[in-house]
Amino acid sequence: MLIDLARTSTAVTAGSARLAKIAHLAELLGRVEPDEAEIAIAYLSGELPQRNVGVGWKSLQDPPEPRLAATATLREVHDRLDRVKALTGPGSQGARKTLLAELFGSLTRQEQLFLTRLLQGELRQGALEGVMIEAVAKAAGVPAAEVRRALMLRGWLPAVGAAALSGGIEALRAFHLEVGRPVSPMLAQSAVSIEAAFGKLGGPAAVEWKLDGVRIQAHRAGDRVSVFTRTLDDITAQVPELVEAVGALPSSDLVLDGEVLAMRADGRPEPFQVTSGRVSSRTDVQRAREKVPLSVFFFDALRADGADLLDLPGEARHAALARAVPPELMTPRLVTSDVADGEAFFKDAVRSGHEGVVVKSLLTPYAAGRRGAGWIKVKPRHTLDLVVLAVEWGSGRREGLLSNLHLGARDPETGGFVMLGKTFKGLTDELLAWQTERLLAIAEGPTDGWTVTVRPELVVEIAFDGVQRSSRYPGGVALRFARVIRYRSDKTADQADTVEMVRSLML
DNA sequence: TTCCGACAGTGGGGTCGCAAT
DNA sequence: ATTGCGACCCCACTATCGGAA
Repeated sequence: MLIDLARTSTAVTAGSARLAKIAHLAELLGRVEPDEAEIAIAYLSGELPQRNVGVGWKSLQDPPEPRLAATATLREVHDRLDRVKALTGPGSQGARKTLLAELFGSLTRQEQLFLTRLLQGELRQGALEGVMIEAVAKAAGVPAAEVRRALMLRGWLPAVGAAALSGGIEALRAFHLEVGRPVSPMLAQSAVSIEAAFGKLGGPAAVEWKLDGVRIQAHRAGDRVSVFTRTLDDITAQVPELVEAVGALPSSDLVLDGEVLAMRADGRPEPFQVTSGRVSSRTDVQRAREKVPLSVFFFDALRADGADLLDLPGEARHAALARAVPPELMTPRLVTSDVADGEAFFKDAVRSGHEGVVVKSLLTPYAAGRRGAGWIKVKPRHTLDLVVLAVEWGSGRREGLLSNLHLGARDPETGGFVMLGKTFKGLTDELLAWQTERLLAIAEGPTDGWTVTVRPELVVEIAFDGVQRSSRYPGGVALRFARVIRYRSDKTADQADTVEMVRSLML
């Protein structure tokens, strides 16, 4: 029953101890029907078996009156969401609304709350996939490492969890790398400098250009090529150049990891916005391709030479990649133990218009789906001193605190300020409390109950990765990945950086 | 007893496709 | 033609728990 999940979710939300959350989840998994295990695992880790159903915050605004008695089964809810997802074409939004109202009208208040959070992608129970892995292991009586390994190869915990619950450790060991089915890609940790990155790894390392495009995983089985994104979406039809490039390789049994991006004729990369737009284009790929051709650069191989390579050291995987792929399709790379060489390579990458580098251990295996310690990204960091123009009330654990800052640069021509974006990042609890008090003291002007306008007096030092063209902000520019470094109590607003300075960074 | 790896949470800008206006 | 919504591309950072050292 859905109510069982809602109750478990409430119990999981109630405390902060992870072991207690695991115990609650495992208890539920211990009594779920086998044919509903997949749904239960998905829901309680914040996922939908359908991945998405076209329902977001707006569609969930005013739910109908709840029922008093809980009657909905997991299967019923799942089937109704299938029907919601299937609705398309003219009039579908009205029909969708009706179906959703029917569904929510059949639920109790507790069930409504659970389903709303689930559909919004904000379960906020302090437990998602990472905790659910442990719960599955506990409920199935198998080591968590076995669940993780199967998940790495299958990429979808509900399927892995259901198998573990019904078939135990043997069922888990039956999962293997399947060409044509994506593996969660390995992610990188970050460091502030090449020196710090080398320090974390120790010994010689590979330094690779970090290209600012879209992460892809390319599979080839015989003549069949498939391409997947970081979240395992199939984008094969959107990247024909990549399909052709992989199809032309001598080997017909491959799983490759790389980055796709749009390059300019002069050999420099297009801004991320251009690559992103091209990769997202689905309606007229041929035309999009003519306007913005894509290039691909590989940096790892998960399968080649007729063998799975995940467990091999990075260096061995790279050697296999180099045997399978011509050099022009590989990410520029330098192996060194000399920090100065690494720094020079990093500078060269940035000078060539790229994001930075990833410093990689030569030893570690491919940590699929994890932020492995073996890969460390390093990017240059820009900073500006900007003025707080307004601030938004936070939600969740930031409820009651002023959180999201509206940032402005000085405009000497008008004597005013030009908004460049917002940020909520980099704030400690202490700083959140401080800025709430400080900003309320200088609140002035319109407020909509969500955004508090303040007198432009407070200067804050902001780090960011770069500037990008913006149609949202009046200055035509916005900051990318802005975060707070510190408040500049030593500076007044008329000493803040100007919008011209920001624009000059766009070149 | 202290340290640190892994997670979850809190949101940021931009783009596309689709349905409604 | 424009607007709003949902989905997904890129993502940084802090707090916390609990196992490792």
